[in-house]
Amino acid sequence: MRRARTFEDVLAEIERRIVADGLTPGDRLPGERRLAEQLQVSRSSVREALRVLETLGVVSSQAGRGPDAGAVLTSRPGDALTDLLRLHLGLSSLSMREVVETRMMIEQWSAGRAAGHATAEHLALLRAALANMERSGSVEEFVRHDAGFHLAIAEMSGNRLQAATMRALRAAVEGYAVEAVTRLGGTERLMAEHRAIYDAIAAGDREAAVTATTRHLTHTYPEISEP
Amino acid sequence: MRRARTFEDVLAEIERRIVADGLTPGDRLPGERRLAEQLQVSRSSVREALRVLETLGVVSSQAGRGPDAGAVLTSRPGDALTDLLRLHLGLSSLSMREVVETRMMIEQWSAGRAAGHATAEHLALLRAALANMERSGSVEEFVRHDAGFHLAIAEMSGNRLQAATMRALRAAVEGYAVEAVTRLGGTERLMAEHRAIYDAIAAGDREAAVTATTRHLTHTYPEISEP
DNA sequence: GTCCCCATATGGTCCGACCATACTGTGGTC
DNA sequence: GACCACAGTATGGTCGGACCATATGGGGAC
Repeated sequence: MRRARTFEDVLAEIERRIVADGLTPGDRLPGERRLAEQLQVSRSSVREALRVLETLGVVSSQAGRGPDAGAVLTSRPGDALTDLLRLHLGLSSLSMREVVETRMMIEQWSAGRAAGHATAEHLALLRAALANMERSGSVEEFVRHDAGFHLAIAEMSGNRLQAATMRALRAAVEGYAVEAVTRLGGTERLMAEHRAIYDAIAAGDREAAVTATTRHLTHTYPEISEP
Repeated sequence: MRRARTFEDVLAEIERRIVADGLTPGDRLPGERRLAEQLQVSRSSVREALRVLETLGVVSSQAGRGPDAGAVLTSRPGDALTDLLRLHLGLSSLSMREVVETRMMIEQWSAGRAAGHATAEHLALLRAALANMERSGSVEEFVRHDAGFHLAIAEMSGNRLQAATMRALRAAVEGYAVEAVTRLGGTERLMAEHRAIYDAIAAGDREAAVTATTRHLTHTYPEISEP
């Protein structure tokens, strides 16, 4: 058993305060010098702890003075997930197959949920994304709006964890997606598949939404399709 | 647009080296002092960058001398995910509902995959977990072995990202699970549900595995069941 | 050959200084 | 009185150096 490092104590104390004081995004933490004094540790240790919290998307630091300065609590789990995936993919401790597979799982689930409780605003967002896709002048642009469509569905699911994960997964497979679309040639069939997903969600038909999503992704990433 | 901080440059450079040199878990990074000299920055900045990488489960630092000392590349995405969930739950920027819902999604998916390609060793692991659950003397012990059962299924899916996520989700709902089992009274029905999942996986019946998993989780967390 | 101890390389912590940034209050100007 | 320029100040960002803690490896004593 290793003795806890100083910055880990700081980390634990900050986490304790967050829970005990019921802090939420928008609230501010004391300044680095003040925290160091309160906890009787050096400013370096406080800074390392804050760096960890920043990495996890829990705080955001801003120099200067005023209401927005200092360490402010935030909620950016997506950034942390994005970094996590990118680094582990780079390290080859995760494969593209695992990432795409996970994306497919979330998409199917979200599509089903979205079909369950889509509002008029949600549907308008999806239609806008579809229109943008149609107007795209390049594969990169198409993929970007494609991502917007799928992300909107993930957000419609009402589950922020899934939406954040989806965002991170999309970012991780960005280049891979461009390549996949290029390989497919035209975008006509892709557009039709997206419209089928939209229609199913708009109709509130969960089963059809899941099926359409599965068909779309299996077509786009045939090499990932389950055995 | 904010200028990149020094430690972010260091981070980018280390990531670049990982990709360019094809480094994988087990490889070592130069020492902090040496990195600082190479990149012409202070040791503090190098340390902050390493702290970030450690948080993301990519490096592990060890003092002393010898082959295991220094910053070694690792692959612990699960630890990062666990911290991420715990902190965001504490911050109320994620709800228990979202976490449990996600867990259900992964469990269903894993069960289906596991039924597809279970080996004799995998099945033996599951049987051992079941036996441990039966022998448990307390709710806490039961939940621990219960976690082992579900985790084994996630690992059988052959997707490390899902397995790591599952581990983090379990850790996040640990206390919640104990409470849920206590509320249910006895563990007889739970045991029967687990056996049903095992039987379906052993028989290679994917549909039955998914159905049994859904029934089990819906029973255990009725408040989460989809509308 | 074995054992012990010290040199050494590594991370961990602290301190103090200074820079960069951005608000805040003050005082002058019109 | 309204406005503007500027100095003051609180905040994070970076640096350099010192010293401590830990763990290994090698050399000397036996």
